[in-house]
Amino acid sequence: MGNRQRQRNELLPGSVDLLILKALLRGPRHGYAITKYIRDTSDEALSMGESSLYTALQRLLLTDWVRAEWGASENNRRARYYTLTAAGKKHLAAETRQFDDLVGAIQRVLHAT
Amino acid sequence: MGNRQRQRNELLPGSVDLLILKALLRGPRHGYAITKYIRDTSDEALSMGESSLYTALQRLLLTDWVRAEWGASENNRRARYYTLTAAGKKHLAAETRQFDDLVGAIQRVLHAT
DNA sequence: CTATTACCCATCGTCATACGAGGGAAGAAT
DNA sequence: ATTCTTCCCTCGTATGACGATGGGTAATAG
Repeated sequence: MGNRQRQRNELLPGSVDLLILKALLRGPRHGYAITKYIRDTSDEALSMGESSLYTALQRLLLTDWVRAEWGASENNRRARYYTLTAAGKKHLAAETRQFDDLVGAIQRVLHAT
Repeated sequence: MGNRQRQRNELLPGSVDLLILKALLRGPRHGYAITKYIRDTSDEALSMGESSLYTALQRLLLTDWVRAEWGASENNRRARYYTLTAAGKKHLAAETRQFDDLVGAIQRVLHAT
């Protein structure tokens, strides 16, 4: 009933997909490892919840940027490995450039005298 | 019916409010002038549609960061002037810092080797 | 005098998406 | 036995960006 739902928006909307793709650039990873990668690489500044992660992954599987296959993790557990395709690499590069441009433009405004 | 609706997301979601507040930092402005300010200051890189603008303004009027009053524009037209309050200034500063931090963290990940 | 072009305001409906709350399962450790 | 860590995923909801739409007024052009 009184189910107040805080929408904290830990991450910048629109950056989730990008971060995931980047996490896959150096090779296939399973979901759990993706979150870890992002947390570690950002020095604990970014934390992506599991629901955000997996909804994004499902979304990405509908494109031709990411493939997935089941396997076994290093810890001997079943895990789904996500792989960045060649098209995905291209997309990542382009989107990253666009992201930087956009952020640059916004910051020009925000820090204008 | 077949009303395909392209969701281009010209701007980075979450940045609209921030940009508007910044536009008001140097004094009251009406809506049209806010758009112009953002377009000009970003060297035409950012363009905020009117619907985005006014929905955001309505949203901001519900907070205590922005006030509004009717007046006349320089061109002798009726115009609603939006003013940044003291609380709004504080909020802008804090949010800008947080935005920069977040973007910094994301870019650390995106450009990690 | 009419039409076009700026200037100015706003709402509705739709789509995308981030995330809390659930709901599993299986190996390792206490 | 129970708890912890690693692993997977979906549903429902809040939020937000924006196209379409529908007003207006003033100046300028034809």
